[in-house]
Amino acid sequence: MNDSSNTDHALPSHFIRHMIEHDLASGKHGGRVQTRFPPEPNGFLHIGHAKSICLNFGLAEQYHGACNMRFDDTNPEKESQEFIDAIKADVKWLGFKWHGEVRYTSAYFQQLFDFALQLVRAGKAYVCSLTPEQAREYRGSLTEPGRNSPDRERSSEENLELFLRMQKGEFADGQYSLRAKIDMSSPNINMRDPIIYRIRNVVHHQTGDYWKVYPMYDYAHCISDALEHVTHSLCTLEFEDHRPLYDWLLHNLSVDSLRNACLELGNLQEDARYVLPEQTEFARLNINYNVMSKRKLKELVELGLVGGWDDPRMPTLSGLRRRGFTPASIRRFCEIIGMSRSESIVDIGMLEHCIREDLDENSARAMCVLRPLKVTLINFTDEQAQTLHLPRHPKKDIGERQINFGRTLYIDQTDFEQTPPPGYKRLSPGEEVRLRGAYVIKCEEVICDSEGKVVELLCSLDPSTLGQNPQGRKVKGVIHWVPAEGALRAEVRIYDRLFNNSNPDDKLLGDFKNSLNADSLQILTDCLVEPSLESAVAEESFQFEREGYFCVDRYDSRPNALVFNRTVSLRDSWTKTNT
RNA sequence: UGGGGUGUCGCCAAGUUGGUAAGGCAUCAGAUUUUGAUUCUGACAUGCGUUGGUUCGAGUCCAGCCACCCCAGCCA
Repeated sequence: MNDSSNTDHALPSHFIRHMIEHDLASGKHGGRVQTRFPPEPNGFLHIGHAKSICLNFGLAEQYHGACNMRFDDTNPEKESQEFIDAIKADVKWLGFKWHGEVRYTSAYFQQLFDFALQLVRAGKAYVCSLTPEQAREYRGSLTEPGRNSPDRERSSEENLELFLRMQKGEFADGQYSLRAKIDMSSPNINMRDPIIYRIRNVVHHQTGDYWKVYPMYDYAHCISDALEHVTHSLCTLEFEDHRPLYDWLLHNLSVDSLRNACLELGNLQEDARYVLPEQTEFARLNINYNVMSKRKLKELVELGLVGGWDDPRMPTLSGLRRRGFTPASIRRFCEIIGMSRSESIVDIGMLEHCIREDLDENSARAMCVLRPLKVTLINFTDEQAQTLHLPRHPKKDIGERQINFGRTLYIDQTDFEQTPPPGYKRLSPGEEVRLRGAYVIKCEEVICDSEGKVVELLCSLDPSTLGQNPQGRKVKGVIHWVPAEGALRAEVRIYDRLFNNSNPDDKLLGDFKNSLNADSLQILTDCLVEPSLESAVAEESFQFEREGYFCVDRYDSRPNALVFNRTVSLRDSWTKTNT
């Protein structure tokens, strides 16, 4: 794991930090900062979640508070242990440590149920027999108010009995629901007697078959926050309209009972002040040329359009990890994109900048020839072969690597041009170029096969140019190479953006899969890397000079059959101006 | 056409109580360079969705428009 960025960057301010500083100054939450990261375990985490993770954990770190890791597992049908394990691994990999044990909303099911009983007894919740279709019809529309359920005035005794029977498993899924009694004519649809419990006769991955009723998100989330004594409940913009319900539920439950439950769970000191949590929303992350919805990512996986959740082209954390992105680069990215309430689409170039910044500073250099072209040095014999010592990094002292230099070697096919374009600084007939870390050579003869394809170059070497510039002339270019003797065969996977369109979510484009880039993966199997890479370990990152940053694939690479993933290319002002 | 939001440089994004538009990414130009990389230097919004108003002075206050996003799951 590459996590060594010691570059200091001041933390930019944003509205949430302002709010917290204000709260701290006013003593609103008793000077505490308690956040939480509450994913539903129904898929893998993606870079959008990283924004939330960095926010919640980062805030806790910065203000000496704590951040809980909580699985919001109220919908057993879509969730699984596999996702729980993957999510935990991703958060740890990002470098964050949650406060205490991992929490589960399902661990609060009993308390949640008891609070529901409290609402029922208080006449603030009722059991409704409307079918899902009827409920939708009764709810009204965006412009029309809803109508009261015929069960709205049922006595609390009867509601109590029915709700208890719901949990006993006496009814079928959908036969009854528990609803908060608020206002069917509210302009905010979330307040039109929202359903807070539904019947599901299924097995839950954490609680087994004990529960027959499951709480809805709106009901469970605010109470879970209160039970964990969360101060700042941060979520994305689409939950803005849910905030009145979040507050309604907490304010219609007895604070003492919330406090006591919090106390019993060990989340509150005996004599401490108890303050209810407050929700604040921020804009979710969008990145161009990417889709960021779990539903769509899941679809790509299930349709086999990518290799899995951790396919290196995916914006998932496990995909980015496999691609070679470092935790530090992702955290840095989440910092520089800022935090606001306006929906925006961040340029993928920002993410690329972050990983280049990290890897430029922290990765060792090596040479890799992607498309080998044989070069024979006509005035150099194998008896003259020598070992060269090259620094592993141009600026930081992290040791050196050895490369043998002999009569035959390989350069990249793209570094030779029979008829070079103006400004070309690489090898061409009759011209000189420097072999990186070695000598200046001159192309004397080009050997082609019967089809005219260049198969070998015969070059002469200037023996006076090792470690010094030739006299009386300037050699414009430097190219990388690999010795024939000792070079390692490697497979290199080159990734391009998964989508051709900058906004695959654009509804005018139809299905997002229409924008899929058919050439997003290119596999090169005949690459040659320098001998020093023999000791490369899984996930280790390198800069292959003049090519880009690559990492050892954590699953497919073997010592004798190396596999590298290209994380990102180097910035390139040459091909950019020549296309 | 109900409710809730958002509109500052190509992309993000700062702009405390109104005082004369931070920063990053990208881009362009130049210097250094045995990576056409890195690094360094310089350029890059008389303008803050729009129209009016208040004011000596408005991105910041007021009013009206316009555009876009979210909400009618017993999903989260």
